[in-house]
Amino acid sequence: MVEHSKQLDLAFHALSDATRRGILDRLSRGPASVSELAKPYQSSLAAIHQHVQVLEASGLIVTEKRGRTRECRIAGEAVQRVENWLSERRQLWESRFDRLGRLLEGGDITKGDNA
Amino acid sequence: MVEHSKQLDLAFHALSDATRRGILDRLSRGPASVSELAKPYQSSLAAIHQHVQVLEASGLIVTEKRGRTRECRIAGEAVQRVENWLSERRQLWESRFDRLGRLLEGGDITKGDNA
DNA sequence: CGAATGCTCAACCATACACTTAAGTAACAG
DNA sequence: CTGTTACTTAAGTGTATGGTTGAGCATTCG
Repeated sequence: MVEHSKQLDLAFHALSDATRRGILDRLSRGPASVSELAKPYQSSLAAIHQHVQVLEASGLIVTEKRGRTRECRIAGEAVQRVENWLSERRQLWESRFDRLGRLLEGGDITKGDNA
Repeated sequence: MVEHSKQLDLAFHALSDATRRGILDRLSRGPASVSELAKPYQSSLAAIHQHVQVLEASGLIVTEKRGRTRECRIAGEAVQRVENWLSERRQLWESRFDRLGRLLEGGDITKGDNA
């Protein structure tokens, strides 16, 4: 369970903005250019471009310059890594919760994993 | 797929800081007081208290005043909600990827779900 | 060629963040 | 009652973020 602390900082920060989540949402349905991504929003293209940069720096998306447009795609494995971090913590919490349940039922707490 | 945008903003923002993730990590192993949470860090108690407030506002933890100490616990279902948001996007992206794979193999793309 | 398109870069601004220190309040302990 | 503990609040500080406008730079089109 290595701590890719910097990457998690960037990824969670990238996800903490509704516009960026919207962009990710859009990209989960297929690649798009920066201006396609900008269309649903009032913000300037430059602002969206900055959001794209934040997403790319976080590793959640990858982009590639194709002619004068930039193709943006979601990076599934990075999303998976973030998901896993959450999943690990939740499972730990839930297993503790289960152990507590057994204890309250008078079961043997030592049957679970470590203290 | 309702957008609890504000809650997601708060949750992802809360998770974007290594100290707060550390606190969550600690709490996934069981409840703790604010000063117990502060022990591993150099920061002032006030700083940790602020982090706890951020985490509580995000719904990722719940706290309860017990005498002069405050007991902090992780809120598994909130973690689960965040996890689900990520999972939904990743699965969408992956299903698209699968469809693309079938297309490249000469399969029938219409067998997948919506366009 | 020259014009339009799509992105990129730079500078600036207002707000939000993560701290800090210092003072304040509410349990307990003696 | 007095002191200690444990949290809480307030105010202040430096830095980062998200947004703007405006200019710059490669394509691509006519």
